[in-house]
Amino acid sequence: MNDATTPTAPAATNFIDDIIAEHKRTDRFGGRVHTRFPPEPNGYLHIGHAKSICLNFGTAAKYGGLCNLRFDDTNPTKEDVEYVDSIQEDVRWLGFSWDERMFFASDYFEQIYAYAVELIRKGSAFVCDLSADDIAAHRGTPTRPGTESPYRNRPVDENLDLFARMRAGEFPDGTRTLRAKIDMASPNMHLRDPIIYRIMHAHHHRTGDAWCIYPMYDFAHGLSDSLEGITHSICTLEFEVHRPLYDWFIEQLGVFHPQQIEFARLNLSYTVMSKRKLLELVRTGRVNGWDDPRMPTICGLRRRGFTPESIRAFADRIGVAKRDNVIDVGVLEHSVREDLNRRAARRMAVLRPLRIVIENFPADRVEEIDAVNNPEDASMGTRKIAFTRELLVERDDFMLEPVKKFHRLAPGAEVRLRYAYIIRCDEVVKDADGAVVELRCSYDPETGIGGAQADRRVKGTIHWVSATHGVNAEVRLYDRLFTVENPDVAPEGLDYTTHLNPHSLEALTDCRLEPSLASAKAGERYQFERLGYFCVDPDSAPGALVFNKTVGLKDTWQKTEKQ
RNA sequence: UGGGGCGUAGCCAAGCGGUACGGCAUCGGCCUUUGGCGCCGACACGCGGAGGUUCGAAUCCUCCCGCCCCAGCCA
Repeated sequence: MNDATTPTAPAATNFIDDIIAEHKRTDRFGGRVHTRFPPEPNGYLHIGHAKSICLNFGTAAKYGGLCNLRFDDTNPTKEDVEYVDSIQEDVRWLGFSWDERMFFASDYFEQIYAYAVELIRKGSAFVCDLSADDIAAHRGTPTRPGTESPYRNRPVDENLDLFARMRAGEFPDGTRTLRAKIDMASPNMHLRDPIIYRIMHAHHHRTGDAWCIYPMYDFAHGLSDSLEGITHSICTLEFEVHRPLYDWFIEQLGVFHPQQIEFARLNLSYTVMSKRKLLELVRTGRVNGWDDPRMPTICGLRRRGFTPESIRAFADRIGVAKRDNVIDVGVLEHSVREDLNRRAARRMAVLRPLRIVIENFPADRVEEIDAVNNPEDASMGTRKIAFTRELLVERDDFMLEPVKKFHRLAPGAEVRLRYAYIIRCDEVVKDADGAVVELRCSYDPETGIGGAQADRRVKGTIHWVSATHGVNAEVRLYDRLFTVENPDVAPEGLDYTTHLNPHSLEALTDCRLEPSLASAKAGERYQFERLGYFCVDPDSAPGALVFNKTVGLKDTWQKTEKQ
């Protein structure tokens, strides 16, 4: 089969594509597709946001449209520039570009205020003097209608005056609100005269002290989309019941009407995804910051060694639909392995060293051996590795009393040293406590690459590092942050934190790497043969290397061992 | 007991009246100087349940069951 006839996989489609196809058929938007990713800058982005980012930017790209980045910054008490910076960095890192289309809901405050005034003029909004508690009490319950505010029928002029004075700062926080006049008996709670403006004497990260009233998200969000000419306002399922409210505003104001489409947010097994909980993990020191490699944040995944490509592949793989879902974290892990397998250079590293001495190998001899950098990609070439009399191997690759099917080192057993010789363990040296401290071995000189017995087969091949040439490093191992698939399910009176995995981080400080890694730079990714994928942590420095384990290689041995 | 959504394999997810795509996981086998990668094969007589319409139903109709969301001056 040649390239011309190679079938290309059909682009994955989802229910949103169906909706867009219908819009094209009926010419609803003149063929335009314009989306946006609308985060609130009140926290760091996580893998759930990545799904949304890929969906929004991806959908626009698929139809030759555009995707804006817009910050929904309507609550100055929770937002910060730290977050607007990190969000931009993360979206860019994921590989998406909004060009010059970066906006803020706060850019539209004046316009949104004008919309509110217009609603008042139409008799569709009123200033309410009820306290927060009273408003809640008047709201009713899902099964019982609410009751109207005594201020609901204030004359338009009085509303106009009061609203202007709210803006002018005449009233303290919480004393008045502007409410839409809809229907206190609506079965949809969001239509029971929702608050659209509140008084907040707070400094805004962009507008400073220009405002002391701020629009509610429900009022600002849909109108911001409308102002930007967004055709498809993609959001998560919980906003489905808000849609009638957004549509109501748009109809009242007679402005451009985007189509809101709701999809199911991502849930990942063995972690939590709510910003509130992630913030809590950071603030209580359960993890070391937003970019802790155990966090499901974009910056955490980045520091952990994930590639943008792997995260995008993950997003494609999990699909988009409306049913609640919990994606097995194994799908994410598979996505990185798949990417790193073809891209990461191979190296040898010993995490828990066990010294072995090749007794029939001269102490002053150093053999330079060629090792393939990536068997998946010949263009990555080869490198030299030093074979010496004293080597370090993984403690796990030796068993004093080998179990069945253990194909590695054991007393009297033979094993292949990767790229080098077959050796036999002749003697086990123990310390006073009986702990194994060293292995005395012998090698078969004919079995090296190019040797007469090079093809001789033994059951196992293990990795190694020269004890005299290797460089030291710290390697941080990570396990899932929580011990259960769904940490939110906790016993009565306890919360998700009871499921925190006490062993989610293990720092190994006595690791030895092949010398070619001595100059490894932060962010570089490697496969440590037989172990997994690792990347250089920002904490790393020349002479004090620090690696993070991104993910282990698939380990069928571990599986058979458990059986 | 109100309203809005959703039920297809262990986890995702196609399917849009013509006899259940695909991925992850799992289980076999081949290959292998990474117990990696790759390759081959297995994996829903079944689509939440029960009726009905039809030559034919996961797809259409009826009823029932289950799960999620909504009572912030958060987003």
